[in-house]
This record gives sequence, C-alpha cells and structure tokens, in this order.
Amino acid sequence: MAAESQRKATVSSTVEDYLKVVLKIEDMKQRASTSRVARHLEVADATVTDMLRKLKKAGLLEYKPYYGATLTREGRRMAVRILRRHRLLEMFLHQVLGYGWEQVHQEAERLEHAVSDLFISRIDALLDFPSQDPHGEAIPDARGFRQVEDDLCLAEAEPGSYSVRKVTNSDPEFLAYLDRVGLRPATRLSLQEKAPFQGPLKLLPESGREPVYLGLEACRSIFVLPRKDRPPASASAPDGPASREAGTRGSRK
Amino acid sequence: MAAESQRKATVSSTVEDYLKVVLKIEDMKQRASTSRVARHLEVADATVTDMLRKLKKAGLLEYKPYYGATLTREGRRMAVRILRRHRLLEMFLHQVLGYGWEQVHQEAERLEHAVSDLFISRIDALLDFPSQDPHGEAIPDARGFRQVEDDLCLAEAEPGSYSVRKVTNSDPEFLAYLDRVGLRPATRLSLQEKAPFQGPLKLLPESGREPVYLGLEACRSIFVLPRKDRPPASASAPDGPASREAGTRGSRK
DNA sequence: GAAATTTATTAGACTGATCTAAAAATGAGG
DNA sequence: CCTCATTTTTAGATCAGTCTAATAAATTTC
Ligand SMILES: [Mn+2]
Ligand SMILES: [Mn+2]
Ligand SMILES: [Mn+2]
Ligand SMILES: [Mn+2]
Repeated sequence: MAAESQRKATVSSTVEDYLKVVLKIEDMKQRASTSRVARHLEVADATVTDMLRKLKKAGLLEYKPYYGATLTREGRRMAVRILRRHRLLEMFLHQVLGYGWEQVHQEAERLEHAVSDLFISRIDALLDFPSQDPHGEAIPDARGFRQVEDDLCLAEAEPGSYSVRKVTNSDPEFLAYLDRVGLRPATRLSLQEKAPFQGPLKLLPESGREPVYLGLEACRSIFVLPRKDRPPASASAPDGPASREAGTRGSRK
Repeated sequence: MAAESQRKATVSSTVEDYLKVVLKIEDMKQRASTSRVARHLEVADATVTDMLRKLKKAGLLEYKPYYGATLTREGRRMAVRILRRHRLLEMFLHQVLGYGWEQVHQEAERLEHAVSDLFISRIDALLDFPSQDPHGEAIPDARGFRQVEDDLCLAEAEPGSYSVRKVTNSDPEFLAYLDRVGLRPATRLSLQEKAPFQGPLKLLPESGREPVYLGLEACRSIFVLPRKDRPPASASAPDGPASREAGTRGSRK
C-alpha cells in the first residue's frame, strides 16, 4: 500500500459536511454512530452506512460496522478546515455584512463549501484574524490549531456569577430569543436558582433588569465562565481564584 | 395547461449555468444551438440535448430539436438574476476583498449559486449599488432591468480616440496582460492603425507611453466608446492632463 | 438467557448530471 | 436530386447521493 498521500484530495460538499459532523460528535465526546451522524445530517441511516464505508475507503475515517466512525488524521484535517471556514464566514457575515447572529449559520453552511482559500484568507485579514465566531466558538487557525475550550455548561452550573462564553445552537428562533432577553457571548449574568426536577434556571443577565427563566434543555447549549464572584457576599461559592484560562483573547464586537 | 406559475421554482446550480449560457449566446445575437451551448459549458453535446429537453419541460426555455433553445420569460428572469449575482459578486470581490480583475470571475462562478438573496442585497448596498462590474459590464438591477450597452467592438473600430468600455473575456492570463499594458475599463486610448489581413491593432493607451500591438482576435473582446476626438493638436500625443480613472480602486499585490 | 427493542446493514431503486458510441437529420455542393 | 460532412439526437452506461423495506446484529429487559 502506502499509495495514498497525494495531498489536495478534493472532496464534495457532501463529504465535507459528513466529516464536520463526525468531528462535532467526537468533540462532544460521543461515539460517531451511524444513527447519530444520520440525525445530525438529517439523512436516512442507510445513507450514512454507505457513506461511512466510502469515507473509510478514502482514508478519511476509520469505520467499524455496528460501532461507528473515527476521523483519521487526514479526515480531521479536512473537518477542521471546514470548521474554520464556517466560523470565519459567520464572523464575516456578522461583522461586515451586518447579519444577525441567528442568520449567519445557515448562510455559512453553504458558503463554507463554495469559497476559495483566497477568499478565506482575505476575510481573515479583513476581520483582523478573529479567534471567535459570533456564537463565541473558537475559530481554528490557518494551520488547523484549535484553542482549548474550558467552559462550563450552564445546565450544570451552580448558582453564582458567570459570563456567557458561547452558545452552541444554531436554531434561529432560539438565538433570536436569547438576544431578546439579553443573553449573548460576553454577557455577564448571575445564575440565581435552579428549580428542581429538571426545572428552569433563573438567570439575571447584567444587561436586562428582568430575570429570565430558561428551561434546563435550553441551558445545555449555553456555556459560561465563572467570574470572580460578585461582591463579598455570603457563603457557598465553590470557586478557585481563577487560575487557567490562558489564550482565547476576546475581541468581538 | 396553464399549470406552471408556482413562483420560487428552485433550480440546481447546473441549471443556472445552462440558463446563463443561453442568455449570453442570445445576447451575442447567435442561435443557442446544442453544440454552442456545449462548447460554452464544456460538456458533451449529448448532455446538452438532454438538458435542453428538461429545461423545456420545466418551462424555462423553448427547444426545437435540431435547432436550439430560446429562453422563456421565466428562464430569462432566472438567467438575469444569476448574471446580476455574478457581476455584483465580482465587484464585491474586487472592491472589498481586493481581488484582481483577473481573479474575480472564477470565484463568482461558484458563489453566484451559493449566496442568499440577503447576501446579495447586503453587498449591493455596501458597494453603493454599482452599475458595472470590474470588467465594465453592466450589472442588472434588482428588478432584472438591464442597461442598454451601446459600445463598439474594438476589432471593428476605425482609427481614432476611444475609451475602454468593457472587456468580455474571463481568461486570467489575458486580463493580467491587458492590465500590464494599461488597458482596463475607463482607460482612454487611441487606435492608431489596423494592420491589414487580420493583422494586429496599434493602440496607445493614455496611461502607458508605449504603443501596444494587439491581435485582432484579442480585440474582439474589448469594447470601446468613441470620444470627442482628441484636442485639435497635431499628429501625435493624444493625451489629457490625467483626469480619468474613477471607480475600480486597485489594491492587489 | 431468551424475548423484545433498538440500532445497523443489505438489497434494490431512483434522480440528476454526465459520458461514449452509434444512428439519424440537416444542409452544401455538385 | 444525390452525396457527404457536420450537427444533433438516441441508446446505453456510470457515478454520487439519496431513499424505503427487509433483514440482521446488538443491547436491554424481564
Ligand atoms: Mn454555525
Ligand atoms: Mn455545509
Ligand atoms: Mn465574469
Ligand atoms: Mn456558475
């Protein structure tokens, strides 16, 4: 063997989307099973089985029948490349063309396959090499290097002070809602209480005065960073005086 | 019949390109024959025969076997829409992302199918509703209205003073060459002589001091406007104290 | 640990876009 | 009007991506 290795293998936009989904699933520390991939792409399971076999043959991922897929080095490289394009495009649409954060995803989902490398490098420079997209997600750099994301899922957070790090949901309705109640990346908020039995969280975004009650499910797509807790205050507060958190310079809006 | 009429018919990018080519051929006052369409798209004739039948069935063009195609109202509407997108995108790439005029076509050829109407209207506004693309071609307006283009093919022009109106050629090499010798939209030049027997034309672009000898064939893609002939003046030096050159800010490398 | 449920694969088909090779129509010239 | 070169269509295939229905493997439940 050892016959592959011609760089520049060019793949269809369909393949790019499959790879991106597998990456996303792996990032969530889940198994990229046939049905999971199928759900993300909204295609039939049988279609995925087929495609995974093809992608394995193309050397882009490992595939064990009845188990699922794992990206190879090359497959991951391609997936990260598309992820970078996607997020850079979202930032471009938001910053340069004035798209709302709930509008960017859909457009980027198509453009990521259509623009050239030149286009990407031009918008990268135009945006001054941003490190995050409008949802607060990290943009891999040109060499495919990805920032570590050490944030906390709001659904698992304890009452306290936080700031919104990212929102991993692309449903326009949902995003428009968050925007309305004043929850977007960099917003500071305090989690005031969590109702028991999968109940909603009571949040106070720094912007709006009104508290917001958000269902637990919805909170799963919001990620936050703990903040050096509010003024002296009372007991509780399981914090550490903020140690980590290097990299990730914010620049957005 | 009378069963069509559901607006919003969405077509593939392949279909969009077919329609655009038929429009282009019709604009050149030629018959959109199978083989001519095939040549423009670089596909086999048989492929075109097939597609033209499909497009006829879809109501986008008339198709007479052994004769060729003619756009219907609806087909023309779609074709003009893509043409608008293409040219607006070229202008955007040139003005906003600093692409050279020889680089824009290829990228626009893909993007024209991938961007949304929102994207188009945003770049249109950003560019302040331009009426021409970087090659000097008219950009149809949002309602599909197309400016009449009353220009003259340089290949058919008599010696005299002209200004370059548009260049209808998308070969990057060729465009880069024209750029180098100082021939681009809005450039003033004098056609000094035409060699007989399909010989080259001797041109003096206002910018460069050197005369340029351009083959007749090449001149077929350059269109000019006659200018109120050079000042009284003597024989040579058809200059003007540097006035021209509005639009098209150059920035490339 | 067998049955029931869930998940995955196989089989068979379809659509859109393309090709090559062969057959047929067109049109120019004699 | 007949012949031949050119253009076009027809026939038959392929490839990517998708589907549904049937079958089979894996996992969960009792
Ligand atoms: Mn997105
Ligand atoms: Mn996509
Ligand atoms: Mn063009
Ligand atoms: Mn195109």
